[in-house]
Amino acid sequence: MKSGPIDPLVCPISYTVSIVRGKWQWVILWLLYTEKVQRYGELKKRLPTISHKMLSQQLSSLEQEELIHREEYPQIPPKVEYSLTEKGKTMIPVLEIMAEWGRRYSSQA
Amino acid sequence: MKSGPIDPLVCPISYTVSIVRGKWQWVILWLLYTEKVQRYGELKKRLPTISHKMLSQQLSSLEQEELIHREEYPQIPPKVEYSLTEKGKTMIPVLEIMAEWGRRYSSQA
DNA sequence: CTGGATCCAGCCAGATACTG
DNA sequence: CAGTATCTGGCTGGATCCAG
Repeated sequence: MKSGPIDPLVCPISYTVSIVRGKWQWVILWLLYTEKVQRYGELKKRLPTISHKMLSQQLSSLEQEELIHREEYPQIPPKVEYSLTEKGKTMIPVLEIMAEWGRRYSSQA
Repeated sequence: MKSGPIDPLVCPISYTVSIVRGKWQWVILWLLYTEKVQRYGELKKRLPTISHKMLSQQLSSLEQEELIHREEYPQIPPKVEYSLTEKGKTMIPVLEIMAEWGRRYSSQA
């Protein structure tokens, strides 16, 4: 899952899935899209089955891809807010259509 | 990556990514969409970096989800053709928009 | 040609403990 | 609260061999 895209000309999708890796990153993007801004703990609460470490890693990865923005407030106790970047917002049409598919076909499973 | 979706109401995307798992399955769906019908060997040739085992597994998984159809011709040497099912074709809008994102942003990377 | 079965190294995710 | 560090068991994917 970590090697680069195949051949963007043959398969432009391979680039997309090399930027957003795995199910968690899609889910996190969706939450930041629908909730606008979320603190670390809020995300964790909405994802009961994700481990602490996983969430950190995926957030960090998304931040490196510049899809999400991390705003840290230097205070005690710490407070960190995550939100979509402008680049991240370009993913919204993708998120929407994936969600639409999910809504439509999860019911007739 | 294998546990079920979170909560479809909170996150309908989680269902979608629980059906299509990992980068390879997206790539394979894309190839079957653009090429209509592909033999096992053709897919393998188009995916130089996928291993034999991986390709088999992913195809099998997609078949179980009823997203692709496996047509076996009982002859020597064997011939097997893969194509999208009707359910698989419902994924086309998703594939298209993911591909569009890839085309647009892979160039300015 | 299209797979399945097996072996095995390497990665990965979970648990736990620690920090600012 | 929001992470990071470490350890470890288990899973995964690659390579190889076998079969119809």
